[in-house]
Amino acid sequence: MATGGTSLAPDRAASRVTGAGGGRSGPHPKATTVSAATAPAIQIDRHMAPPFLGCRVMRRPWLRPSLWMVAACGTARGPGRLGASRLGGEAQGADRPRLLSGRCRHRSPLLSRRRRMADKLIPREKGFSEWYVDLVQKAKLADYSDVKGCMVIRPNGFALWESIQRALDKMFKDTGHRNAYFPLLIPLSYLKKEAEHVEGFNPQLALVTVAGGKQLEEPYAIRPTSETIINATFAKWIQSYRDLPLLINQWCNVMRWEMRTRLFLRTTEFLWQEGHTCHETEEEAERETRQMLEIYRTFAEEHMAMPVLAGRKSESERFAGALRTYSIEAMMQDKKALQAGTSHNLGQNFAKAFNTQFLGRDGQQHYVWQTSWGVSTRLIGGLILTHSDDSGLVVPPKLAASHVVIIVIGKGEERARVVERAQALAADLRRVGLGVSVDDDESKSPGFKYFEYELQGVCLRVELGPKDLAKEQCVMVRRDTRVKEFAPLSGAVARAQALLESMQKDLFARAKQFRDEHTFEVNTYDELKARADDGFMLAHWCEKPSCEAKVKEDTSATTRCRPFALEQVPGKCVVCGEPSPGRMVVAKAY
RNA sequence: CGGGGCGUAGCGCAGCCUGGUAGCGCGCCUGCCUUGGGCGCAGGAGGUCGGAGGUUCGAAUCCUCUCGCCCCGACCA
Repeated sequence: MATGGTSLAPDRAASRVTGAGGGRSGPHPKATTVSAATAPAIQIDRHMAPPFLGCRVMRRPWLRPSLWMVAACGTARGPGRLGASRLGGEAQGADRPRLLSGRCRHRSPLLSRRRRMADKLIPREKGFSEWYVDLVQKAKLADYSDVKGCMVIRPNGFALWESIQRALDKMFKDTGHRNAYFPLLIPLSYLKKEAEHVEGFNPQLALVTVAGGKQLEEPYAIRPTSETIINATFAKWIQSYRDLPLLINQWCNVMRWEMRTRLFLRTTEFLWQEGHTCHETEEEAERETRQMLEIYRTFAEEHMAMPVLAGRKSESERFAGALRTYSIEAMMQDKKALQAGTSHNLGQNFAKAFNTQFLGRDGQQHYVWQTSWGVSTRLIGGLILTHSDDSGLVVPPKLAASHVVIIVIGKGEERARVVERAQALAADLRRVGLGVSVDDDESKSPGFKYFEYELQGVCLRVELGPKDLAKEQCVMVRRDTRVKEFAPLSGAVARAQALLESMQKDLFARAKQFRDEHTFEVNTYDELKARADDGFMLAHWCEKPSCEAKVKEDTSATTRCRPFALEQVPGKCVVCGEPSPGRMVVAKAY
């Protein structure tokens, strides 16, 4: 979307409007209530708890079983209401470790000190994660909200999501998928139908137990993912093999109650896309699963300029209810891995749970073979952690909404002439599809603007002043290299396009080089332990969960995936020495 | 829940020990001035000191309780 002159301007006007006019209208009497927001909800929770306990309770021994649901969803309360301590102090642990908050006055000392000094970002060297949080906020990508664990995505951040959506949506449509929408609320009984699925997601559920002022007979879960409710629907849509394949995608929000959240990378509510398909045969489902993973890989590398390794997940990282899970894994600048997308071959697990059958070519009833796949707003976190620097956000041109900002320099009559010329140039640049804004604000100095636009990640800065006009030229500065050059105005559009194109390529090349430089084989367990912080370790693994667990225990690194790109030669497990089918990427992960 | 830290203006902080007119920087508003890497000057607006009790003639400051937040751990896409 072409941006006008205001696209990157601080969204002051908007916040003013909200601040003044957007007053709270009191709670609607019929408002749907999320569980634990009212006392009665707790009772339901207690009542509901035992059937879903699963083994999670065992892993969290400090939680009393009767309060289990409070742990899972008891934190779904409005800010400042009904502290867990009022439940008799038994569920204290439930809502403790939340990270995001709208009212965090207290940053780390590092952050505070830095904030006092101008508007500079904390450099990555000083604290990578501080840098990230600082950047997200200063580049106006997202803000904390008053709901714990939930963020506000600001226009600059949402523009990135829109770019991601636009590109992926086209790729989905080009491969025959169609968009649809399913309800936010899922009957709890649906989630229970697939045993492993409910066990996997149970601890992360938020429940709605009161609606229209009455207790619901059966609570609804706010979707953590939609396999169940979609299957309940698919079962009605599918009659025969002629109805297959069924290729559906949904863009929506989901909610998973996390103990610890980070802007974009892991938030309680997030935006994503979930594809759900049904096929006649297992082979076809597998092909679809791999095809969608390949689409993710292509998108990540070609649009986001983020190199990824595509491969198969270990058993312990497999999606709850799937046969097999594949993922793409990217390396962030701190050498940690980020799972950037997943694709699951669901087999017939959900089909059996929901009786999703079709009459086959053979005249017999068969369960459909299914897949599901998704990427989320986490990609924005990945984008930031891959390309950005100490000056702020860096966005690959293919994903950027703001490609060029033209900064007007000069005063008086001269300035008027410069503005005129800048507008003409902007129009030319927009004509070739670029997002362009002209900054004509006289109240801020040019230098201030340079910093500001670098912070916000505009790909290309054009400076235009009286001296330039005299020479029929302008100054162009690429965001990634920050190299200045003079370009003749007559060829400015072509030059801008060329710079953006090479910027896209260079960003990918740089990221890939970094990833490759920090990817290495490890052949002994000592080596693995010693180099766990150095990046992607390629290690033989026998596929026994115990060896994987030991690695995690000793190093906090986990298996990421077994990459397809890596020629799989058998070897010996780096932990136990037993036969391994091939090398696995092992790394510390987000 | 275990271990640390903290609530004072939009943001970042000082003041508290030793009770007595609530301050500083940034930001914001107005005007003038400036404009090629975070201009300057002058004026101005903005705070129930997280909340509730208590002590006191008097509480941001002392005492008690309470609410909330951040970091590390445990959990997890």
